[in-house]
Amino acid sequence: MATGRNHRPATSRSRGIPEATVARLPLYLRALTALSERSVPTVSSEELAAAAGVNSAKLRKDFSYLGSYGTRGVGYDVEYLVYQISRELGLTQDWPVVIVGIGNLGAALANYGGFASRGFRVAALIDADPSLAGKPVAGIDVQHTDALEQIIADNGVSIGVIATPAGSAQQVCDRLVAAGITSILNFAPTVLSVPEGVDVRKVDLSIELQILAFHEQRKAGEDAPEEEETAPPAAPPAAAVTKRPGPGPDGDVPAVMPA
Amino acid sequence: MATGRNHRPATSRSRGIPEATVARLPLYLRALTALSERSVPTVSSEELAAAAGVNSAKLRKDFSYLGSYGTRGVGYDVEYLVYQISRELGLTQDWPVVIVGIGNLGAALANYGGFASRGFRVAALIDADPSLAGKPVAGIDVQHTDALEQIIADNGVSIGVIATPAGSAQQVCDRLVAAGITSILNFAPTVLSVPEGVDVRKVDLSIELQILAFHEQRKAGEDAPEEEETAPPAAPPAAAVTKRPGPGPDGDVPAVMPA
DNA sequence: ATGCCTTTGTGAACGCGTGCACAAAGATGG
DNA sequence: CCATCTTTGTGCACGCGTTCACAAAGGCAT
Repeated sequence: MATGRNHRPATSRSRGIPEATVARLPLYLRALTALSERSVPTVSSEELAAAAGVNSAKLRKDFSYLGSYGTRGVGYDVEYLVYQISRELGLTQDWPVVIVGIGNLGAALANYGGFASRGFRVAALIDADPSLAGKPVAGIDVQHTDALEQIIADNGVSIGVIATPAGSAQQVCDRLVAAGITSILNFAPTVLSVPEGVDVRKVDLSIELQILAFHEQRKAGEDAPEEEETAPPAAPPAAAVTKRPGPGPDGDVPAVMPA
Repeated sequence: MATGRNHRPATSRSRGIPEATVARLPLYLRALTALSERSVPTVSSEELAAAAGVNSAKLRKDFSYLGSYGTRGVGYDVEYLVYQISRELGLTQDWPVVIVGIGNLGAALANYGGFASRGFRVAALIDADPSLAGKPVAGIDVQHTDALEQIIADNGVSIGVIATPAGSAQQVCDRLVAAGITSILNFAPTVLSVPEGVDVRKVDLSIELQILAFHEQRKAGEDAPEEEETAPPAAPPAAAVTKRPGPGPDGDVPAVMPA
């Protein structure tokens, strides 16, 4: 960055791109793609930042990790930048993906149009329910879990998506890892334990909603003066209390589908 | 992942609980709920941290923001902690939620069992497609977008979920906000612009996969020596180049459903 | 050429989040 | 009642990420 020009990531590529930056690259890529389709030749960091919903200084710094792809006084070449980011993210190659758990969510994912456009290809849909086997979802026949290992090996799949109930997530995860999967996108509301070298990213609707509720409550609490919740139930930190099943909660094992 | 918005120093309650901590509370709550069902009376920070997949010191510090709810030498009372966290997150009250866009994803969300258990109640399912109106999804009749404002007003809804295609997301968002919604969970792959005071959290499958691909590529790049991508297409930062539609990408407006 | 104007690239300061390490608090056993 | 052992609560330091602010770079007009 400082002196070194010729920023060609020839050797040990993409070494040291901050995680936070990596997480934003897809955002930039999306905005750039939109510009590209509108045949916009160049954009300034200011414009692009606005489109991506971030600070312009942050965007420039992010790009600086990739190299000097801008032109001072002008901005960035849209097409060129689209390619550079795509390459950096590894989207210039084909990524076969398997989706395990074809419930409501799994089906939604299978139908998701944003896959192919980004280099991701649904190699297989897998479910433990035998009655689903053979039935087409999004144009692809669902296969039984038994074939999981074979499918992964045959297609050289390295990315797996888990959309099963929480109860079977870890089990599925273990099989995926044993079969050679090294990246997992987990939609089940569970903490997955994986061996070193395997990446796991988690998407949890319930958590997102709870975070929103927190802020929502705070907003309400600002306007309204003071208001005590329901009944301050349980006991404060007392000694050992046997415990009772209590107002039977849910257990976080949604009968249908995690999200 | 999602993005927190609109920060507010808010002098009032919730003595400045760090955003990072708030994001982890649901995680702790889930682990605690599981323990509660197994009738475990107390847990140490070490055990709970392991169950939630975080560092024990971090967990203790998180809890310290809520107050001193633990007992030295013993640990935390599970039931009591469940209540405290629930209250802090605002889950002791009822949160009516509307889901807009009942495609594959919207239906999956409607069927999600983790809603009710956390104080969230699906007040209505809304879609712009007239042919869907009246049809039941997850036991709730889908209603037409026309009734959106009325529904929100009647039910006092403050949280909205957008599961529409990217193209109509902003429009839906505007109507939700105008109708009084102050928290939005957005599944559409678009940056929503909202007035101050409205929180937006985003869930984007495409982005998560791209981040996985990045790391996956890096892993592969470490083992394998050197390998050049396809053709270094476009031109480097040249002068003004008219531009051509190029290899028609996708445009990020998934025909079916965002995820 | 020369000077002006725009926009990048980045040094530096700042703030938040993380994790260590330990003293204080409390339980437990003698 | 005292000693010992366990586990919390937190002061502190460190590193990452964000943001500001500006010099350098390049285009463009004259």
